[in-house]
Amino acid sequence: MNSSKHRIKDIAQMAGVSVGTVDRVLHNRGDVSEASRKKVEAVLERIQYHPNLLVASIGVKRKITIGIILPEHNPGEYWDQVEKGIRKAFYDYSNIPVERKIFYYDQFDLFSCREAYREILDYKCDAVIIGPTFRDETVKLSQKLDNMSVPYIFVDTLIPSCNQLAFFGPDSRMLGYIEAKLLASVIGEDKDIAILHAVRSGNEGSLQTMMRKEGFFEYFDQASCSNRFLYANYYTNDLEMSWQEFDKLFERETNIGGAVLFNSRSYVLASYLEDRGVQGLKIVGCGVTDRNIEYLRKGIISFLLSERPEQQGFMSVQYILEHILYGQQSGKVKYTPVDILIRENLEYFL
Amino acid sequence: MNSSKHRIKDIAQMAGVSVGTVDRVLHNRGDVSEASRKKVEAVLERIQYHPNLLVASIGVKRKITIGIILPEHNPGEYWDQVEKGIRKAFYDYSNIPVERKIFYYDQFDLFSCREAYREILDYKCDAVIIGPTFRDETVKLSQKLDNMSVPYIFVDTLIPSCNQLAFFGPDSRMLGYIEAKLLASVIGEDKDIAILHAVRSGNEGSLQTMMRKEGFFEYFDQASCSNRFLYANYYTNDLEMSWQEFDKLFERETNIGGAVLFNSRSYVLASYLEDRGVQGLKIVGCGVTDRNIEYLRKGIISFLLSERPEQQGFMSVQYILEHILYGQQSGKVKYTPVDILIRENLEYFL
DNA sequence: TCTGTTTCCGTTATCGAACACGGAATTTTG
DNA sequence: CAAAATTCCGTGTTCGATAACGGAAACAGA
Repeated sequence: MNSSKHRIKDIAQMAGVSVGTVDRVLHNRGDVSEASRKKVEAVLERIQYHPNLLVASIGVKRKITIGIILPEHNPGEYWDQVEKGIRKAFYDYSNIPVERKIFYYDQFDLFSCREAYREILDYKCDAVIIGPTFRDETVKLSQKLDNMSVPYIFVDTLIPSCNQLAFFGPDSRMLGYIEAKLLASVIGEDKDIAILHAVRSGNEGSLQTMMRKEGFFEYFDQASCSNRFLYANYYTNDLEMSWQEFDKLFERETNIGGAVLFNSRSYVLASYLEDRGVQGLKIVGCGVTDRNIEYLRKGIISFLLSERPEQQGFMSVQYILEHILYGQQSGKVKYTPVDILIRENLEYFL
Repeated sequence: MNSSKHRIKDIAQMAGVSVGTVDRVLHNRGDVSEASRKKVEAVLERIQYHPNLLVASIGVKRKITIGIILPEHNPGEYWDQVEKGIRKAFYDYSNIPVERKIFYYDQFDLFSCREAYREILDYKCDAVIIGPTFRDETVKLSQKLDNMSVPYIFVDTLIPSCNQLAFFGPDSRMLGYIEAKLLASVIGEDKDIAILHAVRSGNEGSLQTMMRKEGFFEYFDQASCSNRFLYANYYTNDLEMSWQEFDKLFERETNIGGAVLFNSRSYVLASYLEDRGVQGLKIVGCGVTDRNIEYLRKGIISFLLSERPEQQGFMSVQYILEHILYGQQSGKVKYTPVDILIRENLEYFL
């Protein structure tokens, strides 16, 4: 059994035209008579032709420029993994002459975001990848990009009412739903559940966390569990104050069986529990960051959900390159799988 | 920032030699003076040169023959997914002139396996991929392949004391351990656990299932749970008899909170429970087969563990091709991740 | 009829790596 | 010392897809 596929040459021969004509038909590059196009399309229809993309890419001469906008981040954090996937994709495709430029903004500072969006418009790009945080600002950017006919992809967060080429990210609502289900399955119905809400000045909660919360409560609405919910705040930029809040919570309440967090900072609670020596409380969180991993390994976090940020970044670049080079089109929304990580299967994912 | 890497041409220029010489150094093809080799190696060391493998492969003229031995299987079954991954890899690499031949054997019939092993020795291969079942027979084959200097890879099951080039498969012991942990976390300590053992004439249990059982009991040895274990048999080729066994079990025992199975046939129990209308029993199984998926969707199976069989197949082929073409070497054992699937995250994996 | 324009399509150089070939430089042999 | 053998290395062709180039044919306007 030979695995060789059909070449353009073969198509040309079968259709009785030259490779140039086949290529023109394949890329709708015009300058083809109706008759020739029909013949070629007939052959293309008959045999399943797929171009050898990786070989094709060696012949690309024009330079492609990709602009990327991401929130600032530290090593090991969530967005760092997205960027890692992006870099890997550029590495894998480094036989293609692609130029990239990454713009960073402070995800808690609207003005910083606005500034980054302004810069990317000046920087002349063939396509843009956006890791968005601010909804309205991003809608404005998307309209400008639409006008300039620059395709753009959202990674991680889907902004509604935009005309994006594609979206790669998690189904956040389902992620929250799964957090709920897992938590419910490991604690008794008589136990209380602590729901920890992250507060940060200048940020009223991201779209992601809102959707996760919706999914979380959707589960409990359906499941008719009798657990009581307890709410508490913590502060992503003030550990001291967070612990004070936790102290208040645990003094007041003594029947807490589990806790859930909707952003990637489960370690804030985990480190508190470790320090205070609190036992028997199950944490379900998300985001496979260095600090969360540490507490999953120690058994303080029970379940950690991952949205495959690396894959999101990788697929964004891959999709946009294949779109520009070969005009490929497919669905607009691609959810990455929700991985359920526990201490025992963690290592295989790293 | 430009993502383009160095070409052989660049190396040649920097070293002050021709591309031919660089190529000879890269492939240890001899006919290079000590002085030239030093110069080229110095440059290769300085800049991190990695050839563009996928482009390079278009120039390969010699024909590569890969032999593959797998257990027979029906669509949607476990080995079918391994084969799907293998086929995908050959498809992705179809620009390389590779010939493949798949030999099937009956995994419950030693003589059938022996016959397949004989055939593959006659068929002249550059490399072999083996999905093994019978231990001793496979050791014998491996020795013959060693003598013929034919590299071989094990997929899915690792046979000890063989000299394989690599192994791609799950960490079965850990899979069993995780089954135990998940089951323990969702049922009360006062409930009993049914352990279902598959019986098939002519087969005293595969290596895989044995290791999974070991991992399962390892968890309970450590965890000091007080659950009682109940054992029952079922028959992979006789549904009628299996259900009779189940009937006996459930008449005798009334405190069963969960059940675990160590092969990919959880649907046998699930279909029984559905038919009899048994409620409140948690099943943990493994193997994302069509029939198991059906019962995971219905909520009758609670957790299904996956070993990414497709990825195993894919990586086996990828590894062996890169080995033959570019002489790459890396670790011998590659465990694929253990995915934890529940009804809610299942769809993203399909 | 001659020139200019448009439409259509075949030919060919190009990309990066592999490898066959043969030429040049050096050493060995008669 | 010339001829032959050996060592060393540059050149050219190949793979599949792309796209620039230019040729042929048809047609319009003077």
